[in-house]
Amino acid sequence: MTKRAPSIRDVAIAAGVSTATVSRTLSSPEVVSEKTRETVYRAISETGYRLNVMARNLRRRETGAIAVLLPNLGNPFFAKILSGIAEVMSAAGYNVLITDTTPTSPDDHRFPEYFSHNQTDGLIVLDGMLNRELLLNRGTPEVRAPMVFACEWIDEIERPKVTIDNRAASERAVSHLIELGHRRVGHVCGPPDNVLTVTRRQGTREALQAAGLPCRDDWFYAGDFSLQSGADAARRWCETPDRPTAVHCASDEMAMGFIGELHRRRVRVPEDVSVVGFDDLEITAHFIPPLTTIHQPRVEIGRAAARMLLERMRIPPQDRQRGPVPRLVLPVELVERLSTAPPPVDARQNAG
Amino acid sequence: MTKRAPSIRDVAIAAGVSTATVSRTLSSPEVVSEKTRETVYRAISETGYRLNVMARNLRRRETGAIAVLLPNLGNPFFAKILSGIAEVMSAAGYNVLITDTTPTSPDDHRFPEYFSHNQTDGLIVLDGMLNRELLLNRGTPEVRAPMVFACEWIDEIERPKVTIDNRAASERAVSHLIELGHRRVGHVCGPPDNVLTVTRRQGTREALQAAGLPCRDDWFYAGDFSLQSGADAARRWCETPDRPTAVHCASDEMAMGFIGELHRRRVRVPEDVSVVGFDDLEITAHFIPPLTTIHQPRVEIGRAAARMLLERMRIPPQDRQRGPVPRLVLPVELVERLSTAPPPVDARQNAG
DNA sequence: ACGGTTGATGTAATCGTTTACAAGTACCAT
DNA sequence: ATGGTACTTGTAAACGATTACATCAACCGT
Repeated sequence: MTKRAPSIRDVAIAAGVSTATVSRTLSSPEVVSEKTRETVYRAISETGYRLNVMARNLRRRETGAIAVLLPNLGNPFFAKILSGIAEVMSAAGYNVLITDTTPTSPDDHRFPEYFSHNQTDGLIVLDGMLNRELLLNRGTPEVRAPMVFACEWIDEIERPKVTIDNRAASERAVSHLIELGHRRVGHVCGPPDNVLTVTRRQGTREALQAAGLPCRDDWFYAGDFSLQSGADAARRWCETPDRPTAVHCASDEMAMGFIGELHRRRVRVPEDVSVVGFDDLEITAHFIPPLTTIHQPRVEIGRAAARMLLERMRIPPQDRQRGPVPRLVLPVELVERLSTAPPPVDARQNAG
Repeated sequence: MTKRAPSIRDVAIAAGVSTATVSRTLSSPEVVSEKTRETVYRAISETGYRLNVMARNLRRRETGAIAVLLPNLGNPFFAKILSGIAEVMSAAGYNVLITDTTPTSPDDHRFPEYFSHNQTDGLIVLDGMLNRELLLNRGTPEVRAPMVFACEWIDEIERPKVTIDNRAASERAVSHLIELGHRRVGHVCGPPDNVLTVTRRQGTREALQAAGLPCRDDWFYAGDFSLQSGADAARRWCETPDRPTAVHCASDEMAMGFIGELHRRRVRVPEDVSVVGFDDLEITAHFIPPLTTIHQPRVEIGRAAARMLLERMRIPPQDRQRGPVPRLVLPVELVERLSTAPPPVDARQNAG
């Protein structure tokens, strides 16, 4: 008894033409005569016809969707990137499938299945900690959907990517602290093995070394980008004898967790210690104190990654190996707000 | 020259059976003999076969995907809800399409097309401000994909929904302030016309009236759930003569924006004014001061909405009109942290 | 020995499009 | 009249699965 949705055949009958003509009216109107076109359009609105995307995609051997793999949907950092991706992708007629790669259960190995070659036309990977095999063993090269990295990446996998210069960014953050007069500068790191952790730590080191300042292991606090790990780092900072007067956190969330915990322990920012974050989340401007941080052009990162993927999807699979692998490095800038200030006077006296 | 991905036919040939048998081995293994099953499994791994979802869905007249419509991906409030939805939905074999309903450009009317009946098997709507017509004119009832509301909803549209008791929640928040001794209590509202705005404002009013306290229009500040609007409200609060000693904000983001701006103006929370938020975002526990707020079970809201939708999708379209429309109201609780305290002494003296 | 039941498999239609190819028409130059 | 273009349109074969129905073998009780 369930009536079916009208199909292209119903339109064809209503218009008195063949299904081929209807199809052509829709996908390449310029080849059908004006008169027929009108008739078909009328028939379409009469019947209330809507294209069945599944059928089209089956025939065209496409899926009409791309997938985005990200480590943590809960992190507001990704929201704007997703907007950028969605903006470009839906303009190009693609759906965007978002997949949080943190397994909900320990035995959650469904997602290699998920993004096997015939589920999506392309992949944007925002997670550099994914299993390499998983990413590579997605069917034979001929049928594998193209992939681009954004923000994070995996060194061993040569793929198009759009990133920022993390090393230079952290260098800039630390230089800022040094310019303010800080001589003892610490760093709260991201999760171990993460590329961002490595490059940002390196930038921090290089800035310190370039200024001839100490680069002490006990001033590099472990973390994992989360609020909680920032708070934990604050606890360890408090216990550090001879502790740094300024800290550069590898993410805004850690910076906020750090400052939050310090506040609970009656340590003031920036009076007692300066903090520079990384990312420039919306909330940081409203935080107490407003956070000095590295601004990332997140929407633009998303847009660029999407455009790059679109580009790659256009290249036939067998040619994709050839030619240079596109790279894009977007500029970042330091946003000075109120979480940084010259070091406290007593600390300045202590310094060499 | 591009080699094709192996199809069910290749497997059938390799196993020396018909495609029907292969299909059955995959979708209802119990009906094929053990011997054949083995052979087919072997053939599958030999050929590296992967099911083509598009083909299956076309044949089954499903899309294998559901869509989530939300007002703002950037709002961290939605992230956990999405996790909950994704958890249940992908366990059930569905993809989750996330759509931010804020138009990227003024003429962005692409999405009525987007969620027309044949694009998704179901809809979860987290945005109560959507155009009613848009939501209802999605093809004939027989082919329309089922829809459930979560968090927000539209009163005129009778659909399954999972919510919290917003009225009671705000009542609880305000009672807490009254118990602390506050006599002048304000409210920062959400966007006009939003159901959450209305119900939370109502809860606030009722708590005040029940306690015999004044309910003054100039203590109800306009807002739109955003950080910025919270900051704006703070500005107006400062200008209010005879202002409230406590404020209940209809969202955590507004509460944080409110407090941030107050801090900039040297007004202390909770010493000078108490603030209660709504939502219990992760960050609020790390905010300065940690925020007293209403906790929403966000993951569970997502899960429940997903389960409810799955349920509805099982019912044949023509029967969906019949029977009661399921409703689920999840419990919330007040989380007391440090942004609330008894009113300042001078204010207490002023009070009746 | 025979009809009936059960279980396993194959045959072929179907889902709703797209598109290579064929075919038809109109027009023009020869 | 003939053949050649240039346009339009139609015919029918894909795309890769699922599934109703038919078939067939094996087994059982009488």
